Amino acid sequence: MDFEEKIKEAIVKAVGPANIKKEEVFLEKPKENFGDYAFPCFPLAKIFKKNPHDIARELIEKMEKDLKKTPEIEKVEAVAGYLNFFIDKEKLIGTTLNSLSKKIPAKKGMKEKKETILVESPGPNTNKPLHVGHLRNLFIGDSIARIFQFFGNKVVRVDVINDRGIHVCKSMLAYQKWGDNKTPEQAKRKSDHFVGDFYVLFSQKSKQNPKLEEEAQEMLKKWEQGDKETIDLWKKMNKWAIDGMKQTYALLNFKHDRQYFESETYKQGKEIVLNGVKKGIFKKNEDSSVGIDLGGELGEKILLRQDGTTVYITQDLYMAKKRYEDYKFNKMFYVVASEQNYHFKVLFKILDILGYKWSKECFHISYGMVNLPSGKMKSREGTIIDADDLIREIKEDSKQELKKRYPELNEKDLDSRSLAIALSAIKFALLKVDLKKDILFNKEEALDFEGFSGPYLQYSYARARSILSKLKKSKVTSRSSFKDLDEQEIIFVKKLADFSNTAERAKNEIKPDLIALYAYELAQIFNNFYHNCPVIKAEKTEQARRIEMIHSFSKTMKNCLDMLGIVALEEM
RNA sequence: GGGUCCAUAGUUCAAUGGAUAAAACAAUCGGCUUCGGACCGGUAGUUGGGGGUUCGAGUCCUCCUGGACCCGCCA
Repeated sequence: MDFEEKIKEAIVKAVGPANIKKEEVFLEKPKENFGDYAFPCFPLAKIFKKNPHDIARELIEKMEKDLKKTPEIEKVEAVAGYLNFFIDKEKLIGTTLNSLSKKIPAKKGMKEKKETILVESPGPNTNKPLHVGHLRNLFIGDSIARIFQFFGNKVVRVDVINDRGIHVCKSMLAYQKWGDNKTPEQAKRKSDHFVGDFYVLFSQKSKQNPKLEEEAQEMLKKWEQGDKETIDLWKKMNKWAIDGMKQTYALLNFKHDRQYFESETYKQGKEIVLNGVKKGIFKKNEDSSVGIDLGGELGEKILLRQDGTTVYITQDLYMAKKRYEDYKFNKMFYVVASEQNYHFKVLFKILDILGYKWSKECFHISYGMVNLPSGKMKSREGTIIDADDLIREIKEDSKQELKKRYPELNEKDLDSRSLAIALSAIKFALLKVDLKKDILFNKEEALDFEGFSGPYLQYSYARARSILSKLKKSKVTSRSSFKDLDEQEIIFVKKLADFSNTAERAKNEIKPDLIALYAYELAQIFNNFYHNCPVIKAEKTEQARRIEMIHSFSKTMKNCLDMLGIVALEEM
């Protein structure tokens, strides 16, 4: 029987069903010395017109009889307006651990109806390679996808490749002028970096020669008119850029279910707007452009230019509609940086005005910028932390650490393990922070595998697996005894029991950082546990329960790591 | 000018409106006759400012200060 339920029933009875319903009873899980469950009596002060402390004391008197019937509730105290319940630890920990062991990881998800969730991320441009900002986007998107998958939903990961536009022409123009017709192979440069180099070059050159901007504009016109030479150059360089990004995605073990290319869709959406004009939703201006006045803080928005061509938001209207037609999603998440908050407000508003009911199920997952200690990242000026470089550097560092510890390790294991550790360090560093906050990305800190870091989680998992594998040989036959629990064990099991709530919240509030924080705290408590509570040398029945705890821990930690997209290493 | 968001320890950052504001890094002192030292323990230090709502505010409202982003017929 659930202790929480029993306590709630007792409270309802004492307070009086007229004054409070069982669903309204809010139980806190306080810190250790305040008991196992706590009921704040403050809201009752208004009803009874008494001070909360007196109410608490009176409630205890009323409950006395019931409490005698439930010996597992050891005592109840009235402290500072709280009703603190102390449960018999043997029973509390025993039943909690037992239910944790039985629980199938995705059990909760099975109960829910399965939904189709679209996650858009990271949406790169093809004029430059991925940098650490893209990584934040990609990891957030991936983690959200994994969290929804954990709960049994069908997740579709979509990517939008922004492979046309003035930014792409800038790289192209610089290559045409100064590229000597070289290939990335000849230049011995990863192909997307090769393209990106010309984007930086363009920015440098155009500072001295502003006419280059005009030339880029002309190139864009030519591109749109289908000029063969320009299209051929675009095809060649676009492939370089995309091939290079594919390599990076592969390195990150990130896979899409669907990619949309802007070059294929940028003319679409016009029809939607023209239909809107017919219905009188949008208005045609005197200069023959089309727009809508959304009023209030959103203001006026243009949807078609004077020449009838589409703009960014028109294309997004089309993309949203197309995706709904393609997937009939229940929810769609756009993982896009906070600088586009306004854009998405407008987009969703217009979709709503157009009468698409699913517009209410579209969400902008807005995240903050990634800044460096030296200031802002600017691709044009080359002041960025490149994704490939970052991974390589941190991987190299973890390789050195591994070599120190395991000189025997073969090259293949060394390589895969160091990559897993490096990615864990970077992912955790980018996921642990509240989404909406800007991140100050300190490379030195990401290189530090100690403390509040991804490798710390991996390490604690590996320790747990190591203990379990050592015990495998000697068969455990004893049943668990929950007598004489160590304080660390109580804390440990209580934390394990928090997992389902945390995961639920992470999903409902779309906050992967909650998983990261929980996993870290859990790892901390586990580390504390194994320092204080021997397992292999423990007495039989004590050992049995500690093994149960470690099993439960490794399962829970594995779930957390999966949701974060971090590889759970059996050995580290 | 208008809008959105942020401000917590030297630094990086936690805290469903609840009790004593949690950690990590850096600093410093300690712990392997011990299931893996990428570990554990000790020391020290914090809610930008003024009002308000509330039994209770780091959290909600308001003003101020400081910072980020947006308000393109760029994407």
